[in-house]
Amino acid sequence: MDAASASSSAAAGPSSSSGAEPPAAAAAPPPKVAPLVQLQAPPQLQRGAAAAAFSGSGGVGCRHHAYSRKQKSLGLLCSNFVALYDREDVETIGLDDAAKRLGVERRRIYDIVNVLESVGILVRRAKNRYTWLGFEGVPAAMKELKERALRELSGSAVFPPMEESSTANLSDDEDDEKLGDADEDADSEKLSQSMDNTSDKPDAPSCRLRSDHRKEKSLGLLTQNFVKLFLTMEVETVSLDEAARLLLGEGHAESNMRTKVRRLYDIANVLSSLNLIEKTQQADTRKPAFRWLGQAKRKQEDGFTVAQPPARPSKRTFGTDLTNIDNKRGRFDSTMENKPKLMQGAGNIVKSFERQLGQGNRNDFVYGPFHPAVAKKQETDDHSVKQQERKTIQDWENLAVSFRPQYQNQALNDLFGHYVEAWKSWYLDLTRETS
DNA sequence: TGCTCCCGCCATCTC
DNA sequence: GAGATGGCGGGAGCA
Repeated sequence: MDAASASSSAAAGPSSSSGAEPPAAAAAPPPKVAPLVQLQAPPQLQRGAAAAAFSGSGGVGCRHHAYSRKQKSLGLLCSNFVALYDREDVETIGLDDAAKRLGVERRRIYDIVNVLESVGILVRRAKNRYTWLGFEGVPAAMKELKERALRELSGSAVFPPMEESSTANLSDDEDDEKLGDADEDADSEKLSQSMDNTSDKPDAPSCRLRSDHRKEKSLGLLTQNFVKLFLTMEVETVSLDEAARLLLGEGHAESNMRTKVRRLYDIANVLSSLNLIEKTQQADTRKPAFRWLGQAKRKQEDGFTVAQPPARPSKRTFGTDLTNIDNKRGRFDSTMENKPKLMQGAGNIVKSFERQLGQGNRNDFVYGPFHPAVAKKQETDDHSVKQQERKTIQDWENLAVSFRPQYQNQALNDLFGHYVEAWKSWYLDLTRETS
């Protein structure tokens, strides 16, 4: 649909005009926002579609020259999108304008705005029009996401597996009402539509089924669910495979899972470019995973984030700094280096549940292996301490059992169990080593 | 070779 | 009915 997209973008014209949009590219007075021409694009970007973005003119003919994926990554596009619109004088954003100025298809802009809207950076106002809220909107969105997620945790449902909920518990009445008036209450539209659909409304018209099904697979909703994993589980890292399993639930076809993982890659790249997450490796498997940072901000404070040639060609960056790991293969000792992190993730789960259950003030609370490792090691010479540690294990086992949430989502249940088991085995190893 | 993820088809929704 | 939206998966870039 390249041509279709391009033509629709071009045809949309005035209907999509907004405060942030520059005049038609042909006339090309200096753009009101984000003076792209002043930005230094690397030589490899100064042609084709990317060059169009920087020059402000069409330039579609040369798209396939010197093609490089890195220059077209969603993360890079997001960085550029943010650089373009994260300014005080920007209020509304037109999708056509964004597509034109960034030199990409509308389709890609949809991907970006859906994710950005999910984390509160912008909000849909009307067809083809979004309002820029900026990074100031992120904390509120995160707070709401977390609150809702905790409500769901303390209730019965934990991130209802999207596919299941779409066929079993469909109800999006309020959402549909909002869709009827996009200008009104659009702020909370996406946030509200996310996973509050666990209430059974058997009288919901069956004609909504497909629409709801579609909605519940949306990139925006998937983004929110992905973020909620970090906000509530407080695991240190989550691989996309795990996330897909958690969000889908058990018993889904491999192709289904692959599709979900693809989408999660898209989301992760965008969130990475916002510095909400960063790419890393899982402690035990060294599988690529993502770590929650939660510090939403532009990757670079000034100007465009551009796909710089990697300092080391071996590193794959896709335009955004996806990884902060500096451990070369074969040199990294994951056994001791990563364990505390993994364990801390598990510890956080328990702490998290404790807080969620309003029991965060236990004075006798013992933080097991997630306690800073240095502090733990100093104690291990003392026999009584060892005994205390053994008792601690039992305490933790009890704690884990008593706080273990009753997930409806079996995958989530399994993950929790996985962390508890990992913690126990790590702790046993540690006490064995030190005794 | 497997991971990553861009691309664009096309179903669905909205106006 | 036309245009807008966005799910989806093929398949190519990359390490």
